[in-house]
Amino acid sequence: MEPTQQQPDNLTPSQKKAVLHKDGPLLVIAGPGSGKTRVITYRIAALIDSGVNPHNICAITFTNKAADEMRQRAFALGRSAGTHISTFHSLCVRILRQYANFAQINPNFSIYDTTEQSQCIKQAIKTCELDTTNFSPARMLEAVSTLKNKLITAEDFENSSDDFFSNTLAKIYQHYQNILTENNALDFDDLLMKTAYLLQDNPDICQQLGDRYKFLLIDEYQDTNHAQYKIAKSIASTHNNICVTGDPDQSIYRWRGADIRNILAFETDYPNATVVKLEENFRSTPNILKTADKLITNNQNRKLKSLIPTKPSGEDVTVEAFEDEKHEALTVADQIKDLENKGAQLRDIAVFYRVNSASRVLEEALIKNKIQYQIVRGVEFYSRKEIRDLLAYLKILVNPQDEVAFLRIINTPTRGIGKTTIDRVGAYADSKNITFYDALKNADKIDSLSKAPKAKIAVFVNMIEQFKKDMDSNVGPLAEKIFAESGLENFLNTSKDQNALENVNELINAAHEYDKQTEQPSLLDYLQQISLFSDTDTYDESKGAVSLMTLHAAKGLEFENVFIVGLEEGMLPHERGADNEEELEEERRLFFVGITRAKTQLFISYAKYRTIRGQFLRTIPSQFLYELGINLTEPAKENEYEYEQDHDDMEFDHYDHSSPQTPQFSIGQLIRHQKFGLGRVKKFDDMGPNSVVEIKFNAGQTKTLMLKYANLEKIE
DNA sequence: GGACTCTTGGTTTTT
DNA sequence: CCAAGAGTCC
Repeated sequence: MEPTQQQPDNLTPSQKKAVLHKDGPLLVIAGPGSGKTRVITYRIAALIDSGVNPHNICAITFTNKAADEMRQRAFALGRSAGTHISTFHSLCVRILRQYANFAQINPNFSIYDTTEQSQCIKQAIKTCELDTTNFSPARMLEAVSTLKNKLITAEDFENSSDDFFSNTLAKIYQHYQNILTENNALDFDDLLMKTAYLLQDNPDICQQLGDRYKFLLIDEYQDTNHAQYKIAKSIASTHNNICVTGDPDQSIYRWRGADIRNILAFETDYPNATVVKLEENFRSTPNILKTADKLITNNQNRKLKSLIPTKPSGEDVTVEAFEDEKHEALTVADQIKDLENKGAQLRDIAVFYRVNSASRVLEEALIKNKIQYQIVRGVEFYSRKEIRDLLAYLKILVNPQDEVAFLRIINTPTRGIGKTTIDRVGAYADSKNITFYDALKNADKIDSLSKAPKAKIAVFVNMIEQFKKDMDSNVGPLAEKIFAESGLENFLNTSKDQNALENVNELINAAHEYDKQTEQPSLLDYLQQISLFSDTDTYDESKGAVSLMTLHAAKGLEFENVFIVGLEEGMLPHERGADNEEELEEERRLFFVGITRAKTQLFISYAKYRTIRGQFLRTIPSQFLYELGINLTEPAKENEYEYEQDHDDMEFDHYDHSSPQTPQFSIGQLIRHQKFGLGRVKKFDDMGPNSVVEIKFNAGQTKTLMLKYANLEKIE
């Protein structure tokens, strides 16, 4: 360790103030690139230096990746051992496992992610005999999640609901919760909600945790939700040694329940709080910061904060217009090559986009140009079928109540146990009020089953029981054994799915790695940990590759050169966020986060046409570009573009069949209205002279107009 | 019971 | 355009 790092001498006065603050609540409002993470790490070190036992410090980060990094940095300062550094979710798993009996749960619980949640909610909707078109699983799940984040239980909600929709939702919520309980499973939101209630209902546990974690540090506090807020408050209630850091301008998780008021009201919550503002930016050039500032000042609902540059001025921020997404992607690839020729490292380059699906065209362009890249959270590793299958085998050993896991593997690979058999076993389990696995064990007593399926079930049960004997061995060898003996390996070998085989190998390697790195490896701990792991956490900065990721995944990172693509209405801001001002502001913050990741060069672009769900559509430049003061009637830079072969078949003749009296409009057609300006057709009811069009205008409002009076001008 | 094709519908971000 | 579910055939 370099001795200079031991003392925080090279800190600014404000940074120093935050680092050396000792007792009581501390709020650090830190702009992008202000050295916030560094401040937290130094603060951990300073606390330890002042005599605090590392064991008594708990730092909470937003992602596992951030936790890892912080652990490494603290380790580099030589003072990390024993400090608890993790995400809220990991901390909750730990607490729930320790106090399981107080939380009235079984400590062997499975953690259900979106896929498994979705199966449970579908089952719940079915049990309520409702139609999934009116009560879509995704919608219901979102609604339940919102309730849980606000710590509203199914019972609470049922008591307060008084209209048809809420009543129905309350029923679904209750059923969904029952299903989870039967499976001994918790979803992500349960981890938080159960912990929050555990602490609320048990002051003595609060006290114990307060004694254990005498100093609580929370990063990215602007993105905490109500449940997390309550948990933090409970743990800190005995000592009030709570230090939170964040930037209200970087709050981008409202949709997940994040409540920006948590940080805005910190001073009211903790009246004796010390407040430190870090406004100096050590990351970006003044040009980049000017761009960021110009954008974010359009948000009405914010606290004023400056971005004070400390770097010498650099290159201009570029905004370019391209013909379509292919043209955009190919040019990004070209520009990356240019940067490389000028000496830039691929690892210092990143491309950000709003939606995951935008990565494909970029990948194609990079492959074409033989540029190495890594996608941060593309198709998630742990959500791949083969990975989930193998994990399901492991899960049922720990938690035999996990019916979702059983249903996944009972016939994977196929072993002749089909839907009918499964339904009959399920019915038997329900009638006897036993678990699915217990029903399988007693299959020979199920009258509705004939001999063949009974035998097949017996073989399956026997196999599982064999696996169970090795449950306490290390995770790596166990995973290997199960992969081989369950028939999964054979199945993948015969189907020649090379990718799947590689993925499983990677999982097995990771399991071995877990055994090596963990003090007390256990299957339960392993499974609960990887449930909380996301692909964002696998981003490897040492790889010599360009990073591709969504704007959300970019949070907390920084790169020398940043490309942000797709600055179009509907993309950024995303169409689902354009309707109300609050969501629009969040989209703006998202763009702000993207801009402020760039250290030296920033390339912003949009495409004039984009293929959306298979349709080649004219786009409208993002309103955010106007806000940056870029005059788009004459785009900053027009690009020459030679159409490639496959553009020939693009169809522009959707509306060529129009009758002379009433023109036809296709969905997505861009139009101009004399009064309302540019807009896009959302709906078109062809009723001859009485045709009606619904148009979403660029200014935000949606209008339904009679075609014959509207006098619309089509724009190509 | 299982593999296959066809249709339909839904579209963001993630611990 | 893509994924999930329904329907069809062996």
